[in-house]
Amino acid sequence: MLSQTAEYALRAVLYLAERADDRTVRVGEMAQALRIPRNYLSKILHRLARAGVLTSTRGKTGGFQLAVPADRLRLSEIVAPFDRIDERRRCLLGRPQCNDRTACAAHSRWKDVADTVATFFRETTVAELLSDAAVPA
Amino acid sequence: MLSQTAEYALRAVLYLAERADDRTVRVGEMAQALRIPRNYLSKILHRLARAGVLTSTRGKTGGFQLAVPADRLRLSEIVAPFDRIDERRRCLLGRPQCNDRTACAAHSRWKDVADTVATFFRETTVAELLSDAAVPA
DNA sequence: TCAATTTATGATATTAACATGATAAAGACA
DNA sequence: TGTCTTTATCATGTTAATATCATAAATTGA
Repeated sequence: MLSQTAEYALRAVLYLAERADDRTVRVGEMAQALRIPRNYLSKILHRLARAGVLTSTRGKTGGFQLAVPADRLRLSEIVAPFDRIDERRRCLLGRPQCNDRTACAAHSRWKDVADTVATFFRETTVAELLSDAAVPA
Repeated sequence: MLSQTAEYALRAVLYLAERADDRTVRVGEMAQALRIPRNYLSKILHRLARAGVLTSTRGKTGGFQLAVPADRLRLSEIVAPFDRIDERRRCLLGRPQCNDRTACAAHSRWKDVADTVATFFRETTVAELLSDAAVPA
């Protein structure tokens, strides 16, 4: 569903949010804990910082932190730098123009599905996922 | 959402179903009409034939036809040889084990979304898409 | 039979995603 | 200041998806 890269980003942000004291978290720690290749994760975190999702600091006490409170951080913000979710889901048959007026064969049935997916990413916050995790079903 | 290959497969099957008289359709015609690389499409159609979705015949009057009536052909049958939809959508965070008992942080909210997608492919038939296309919204 | 036409198949090429490795730049602190 | 630790960046390698090319095998019909 998500690219490997976007999935790494999401897992990394959740890891940071779970430890949302004020300390910074180093790449090495996250890579080890999440079993994500260290140098690859490093670049993902850098991109998240450029996207305004994280803050990064260098040097001895450096590392990464959330730049946004978990209850205001939507999944779409985390995923967007890596996957163009809305774009990809608009037309199941890949037509550049596909909407209610110029619809592909799948449009009328697919749009509700695509909207369900888009809404999930647009509205779900990191804090909501954490609260679910705290009280497993 | 779908891989390029699965999207080609779906478009090709819809093209065949729209012309579901008894004639066979040649790869060249479909490739041209759908603007899909001819040799690539050829292999996709071959895989659909091996999967039981199409029948193929060689020689002068050869080509491809649906092997299943459009109203009994589900989208999942067309897509399955190329994309493992259910697998990919099970866990948003990519955990090998993720279910109601051993849930990832996203599980409880994601499962409904994933189920919506899976149900769409599992239940929607080619005939349903065609009837929509005939009566545009 | 044989030529024409079609799908089937194997080899190869291209591209983007994923990943690694080495070095530069910045910050902390003795 | 100088050293250590961290992120930032650049160069390169690997892999799978996508695509192309050439040839084989099957079918039709003159």
